[in-house]
Amino acid sequence: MGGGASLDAGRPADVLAARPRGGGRPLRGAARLCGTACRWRRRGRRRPRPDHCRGRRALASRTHERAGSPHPAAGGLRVRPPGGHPVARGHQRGARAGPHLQRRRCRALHQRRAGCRPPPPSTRMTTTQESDQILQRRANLEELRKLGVPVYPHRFDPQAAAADLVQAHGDKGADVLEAAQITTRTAGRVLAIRGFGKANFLVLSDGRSRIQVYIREDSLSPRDFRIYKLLDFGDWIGVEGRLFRTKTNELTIWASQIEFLAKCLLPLPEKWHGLTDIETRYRQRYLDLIVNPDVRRVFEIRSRVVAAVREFLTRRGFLEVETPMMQSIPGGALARPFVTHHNALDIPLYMRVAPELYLKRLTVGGIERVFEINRNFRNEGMSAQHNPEFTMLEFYWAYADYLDLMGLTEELLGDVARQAAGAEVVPYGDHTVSLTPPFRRVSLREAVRAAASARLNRVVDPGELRSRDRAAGLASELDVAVTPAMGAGAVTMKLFEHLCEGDLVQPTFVYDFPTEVSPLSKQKADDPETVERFELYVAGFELANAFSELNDPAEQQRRFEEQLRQRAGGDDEAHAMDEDYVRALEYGMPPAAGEGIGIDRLIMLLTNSHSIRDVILFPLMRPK
RNA sequence: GACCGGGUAGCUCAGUGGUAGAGCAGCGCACUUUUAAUGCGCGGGCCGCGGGUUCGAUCCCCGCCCUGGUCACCA
Repeated sequence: MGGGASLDAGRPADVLAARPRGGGRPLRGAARLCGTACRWRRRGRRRPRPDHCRGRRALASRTHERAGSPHPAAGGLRVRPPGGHPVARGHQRGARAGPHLQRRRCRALHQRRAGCRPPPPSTRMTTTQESDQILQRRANLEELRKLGVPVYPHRFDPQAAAADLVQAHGDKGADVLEAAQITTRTAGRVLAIRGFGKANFLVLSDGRSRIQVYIREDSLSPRDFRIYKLLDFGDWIGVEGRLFRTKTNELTIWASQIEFLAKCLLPLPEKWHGLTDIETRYRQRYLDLIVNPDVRRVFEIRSRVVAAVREFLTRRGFLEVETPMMQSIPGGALARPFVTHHNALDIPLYMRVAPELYLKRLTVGGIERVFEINRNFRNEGMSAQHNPEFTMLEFYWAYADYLDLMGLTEELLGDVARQAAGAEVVPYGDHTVSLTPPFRRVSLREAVRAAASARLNRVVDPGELRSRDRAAGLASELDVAVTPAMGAGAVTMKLFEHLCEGDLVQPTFVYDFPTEVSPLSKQKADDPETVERFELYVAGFELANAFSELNDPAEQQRRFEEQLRQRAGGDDEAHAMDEDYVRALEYGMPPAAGEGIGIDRLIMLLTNSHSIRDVILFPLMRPK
C-alpha cells in the first residue's frame, strides 16, 4: 500500500444503489386500519447549565474533565484534576446528595424563567456533555492528525476482502502458508483489539467475514505502530501483510503496513452480548449490521431472492416494468392509501397500494407477460406481518388462468428457495416447511366448512356459507363478530381468517373466493358468486394472492359501482372507480391470470424471521 | 384502542423508600501467538419525561413518551 502513496483523491463518489425492500401485507384485497400518528416529543441533549445551577457538582473532578479539553501529552490522554490525582470514587458519592436536590431546584427555576419552553433540539457535536469514551476517541483522532496521518483519506486499494481471504485460504495449513508467502492487502472495521505489549492482535471485519491481523512493533514502521496504538474499537483501517497461522491455528495477516481509513467516534456495543435491544437494532440498523453478523445474512438472502425471482420470470419471457407509485386514483387493492400533493399541478396524489391496474393496462397494450417488483404503501396498522411500505412482486400472464398460476407458483417458490436459501425445505419456528411441489389445494368454503364442523362438533353444510343469514348465524355460533354490511362472502372470509389461517403451515392454495370480496377477479363460468382466485398460505400467513383477471368491461364497471356503494356506506377501503381502466378493458384485454407475492413475507419464511421488521433494513418507527 | 412486559453506565443486565451495582467496553501499568486474552489499579449515571405522596423517590401513586408482545378494530 506504500504509505500515503496509495491514497489518492478525486475518485467519483459512491453511487447509492437503489434496493428493493418493504413489507408484506395482506396482498391484493385486504386492508388494515391505521393508528394515530404524528405525536411529537420534546427530546434533546441537556444544554449546559449556567454556573448558578452547577452547585457542588461543578467541583467534582468529573465535571472538570468533561469541561476541559483532553490533554494529549499525558500519554493516557486523560486530564487529571489540578491536584494530579483522580478524585476517589467514594468522594464523589459523598458529594452527590447535594447536587441531586440542586438539580431539581435548578430545573424548576429554569422552567419558570423560560416559560416552560422545551430545551432546544439536540446538538450532537457538543463536547461538554459527552462521555469520557467519546472524548478519548476524539483525542486519539487528533493525535493521528498531529502525526500527519490523513484521518479521512479518499481511497484505499484492497486486493481482497476478508471474506475472500477466508474463502481462498481458510483451508490452508500453517506450512502451506509459510511456503507460499502470500502477501495481501485488505481493509475493514476493527472489531477487537488484543494487546500484549509487543504482540498484538486485531480482528478486522469486512461486514461478512472477519480476519485476524497480527501487529508487532518490530514489523511496522514507527508511524504505523503509532497508528496502531491510537486505534479504537470500530475504526476502519487497511493493512498489508503476509498470511500465516498462529499457534492456535487462526488464519492471520502479519501486518507490515497499516493505513488509517476512518474513525469510529462513538463507542460500539460490546463484543459478547452485542446489540440486543430490538428498538435500537431497527432505529440504528448500521450498528446492528456491525455487531450482529446474522443480520447481514438475512439481507444477503433477501438480495438473492429478488435476483432469483427476476431471473425465473425473465427466463420465462416476462418483461420487468416500473409503473407509477404516485397515482391520482389509488387502485388494485382494498386498502387506505397515503395521500400527498403535487404543488405544480395542485392535485392530490396517492402513494400506490398496488400496481395491479397499471400492469393489466400493459396486457391490454400487448405485453403478454409482465412483472414488477417494487414498493406498495398502505396507510394502515403495523404488526409483526405489516409494515406501511412493503415490497410486492406482481406478474400477469396472458392466456393463462389461476390453475396455471398454481403450477407456476410452485415452480417459482421451489426455485427461489433453492437458489436463495439453499433448500426447498426450510425451518420456520417450531416447524419445517417444505416448498416441494405439489402444494396442498383446498377450496375456501371447504376449508371453512371443515374447520367449523370440527369446532362445533357437527356437520356444517356447504350451503350455510352461501346464504348471508345462515353464514352470519354460523359466525355467531363461533363467536366471530360480523357487521350488517357484510354479505355471505365477507362473512365466509372472516370465518376463514379466524378458523383456518393460522393453521396453514405447509404451503396451501386456498381457492375459489366469494365474488363479493374480489372486485377484480373473473367469476367461475358456472358460479357467478365465486371467482377464480386463490391465496397461498404458508407458515400461517398469506404469501400470495392470485386470480384469473376480470376482463369484461361491463362486469368491471358493475363491480366498481358496487365498491362505490360500499364506499358511500362508510367503507373507506372500498375500491375507487377508475374509468380509464374500464376504458382500457373496452379495448380488449386478453384472458390472463395475475398474481401478487409478498416479497418481505417470502424473505421471512426463507430466513426464519418472525417479524417483518427483521427483513426490512429500516422499518418505520415513530420518531423519537 | 385494551391489556401485559420493558426503558438504570457506551453495551448486556442486577438492584433498593435512606450516599446507585456487576460483566464487557474505556483509562493507567505489566505481558512476544491471543481469540469473550489475563492480572492489578482507576474513571464513568437527570435510574425515559413530568407531576404527586414523603423528612427523603431510581423505587410508591398519577399522567405522558418510546418500545416488545397479546388481543381488538379492519379485511
